[in-house]
Amino acid sequence: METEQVLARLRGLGRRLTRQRSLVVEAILAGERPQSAEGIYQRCREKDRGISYPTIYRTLEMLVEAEVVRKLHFGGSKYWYEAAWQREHHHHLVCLECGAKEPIMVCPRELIAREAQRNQFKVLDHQFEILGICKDCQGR
Amino acid sequence: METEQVLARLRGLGRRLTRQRSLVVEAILAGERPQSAEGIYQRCREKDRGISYPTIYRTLEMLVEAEVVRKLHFGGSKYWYEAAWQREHHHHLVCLECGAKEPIMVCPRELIAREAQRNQFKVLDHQFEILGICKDCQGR
DNA sequence: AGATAAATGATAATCATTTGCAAGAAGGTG
DNA sequence: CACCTTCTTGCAAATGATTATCATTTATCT
Ligand SMILES: [Mn+2]
Ligand SMILES: [Mn+2]
Ligand SMILES: [Zn+2]
Ligand SMILES: [Zn+2]
Repeated sequence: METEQVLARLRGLGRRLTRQRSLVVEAILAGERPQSAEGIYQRCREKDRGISYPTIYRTLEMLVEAEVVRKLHFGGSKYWYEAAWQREHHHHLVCLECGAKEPIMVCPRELIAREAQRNQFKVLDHQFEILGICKDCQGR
Repeated sequence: METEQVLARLRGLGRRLTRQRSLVVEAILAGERPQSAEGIYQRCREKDRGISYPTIYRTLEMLVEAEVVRKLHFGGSKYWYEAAWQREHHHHLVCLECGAKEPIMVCPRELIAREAQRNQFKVLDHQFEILGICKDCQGR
């Protein structure tokens, strides 16, 4: 969860350490909630005016492969990224009004395991997100 | 579930009946599994060489609003569409190798209800899809 | 049939993401 | 440290999926 650890891990995978990569890692670790590529780009740009979108995307993809980052989507047209190490495996309550993404720790894992077994399906991943209106947005 | 019923329903909602709309409805009802916009476009084009993508998308959106079609996504960059009336509410086992989308009837609905209550969250929708390798693709 | 409003197709636009490539920087080597 | 190789970067352009614009066509109502 520390930036240094992540960078060391990348180094271990044979990747070079660059200013840009450090910035992306910092941005990801700094955010408590899933962030869009644009959000990460903006955060990084505060420290390095010249950082580019291709670098953001390439680095995020690399971090996903290194299992440092999880890539999510909630039904819109874009992907969201969050640190995979901040907390344990979880899902979200996604508010369609304000966009809030509240983590929830429950997961239908037994259900998944049972269904996979029934179908001799090898599970690699799963999507589970609850969409609706958050408490705050319900009061108009 | 019959094309006629769906068209009557659209008529009831004040929509006009067109050749193109019939084709899209037929294409949706003909497919057993979720289809991409492109797939539906291809199917329709076999009957009407001149049908266009904008019409496909507009019609699908209309059918989603009429609750005749469900719009899904499985982690890729595109949406998938399937008839909402063919069978009861369900989810899928999605093979990342061959793209197969096998329906499964289980749904973590109690879990969703419980979690929503705990957070005073108003549920409007949910995503639940299991991703992995299907039985067939496991044997190489 | 004629009027009216809705629907269509061609085309261009949009949005998020990816690619190609020349120039720049990291990290090993002597 | 200087040098070399290879990896990374930024820019510009490309891509893929979907949506918008708008002139033309068509369904439906009278
Ligand atoms: Mn989260
Ligand atoms: Mn289905
Ligand atoms: Zn909200
Ligand atoms: Zn398969």
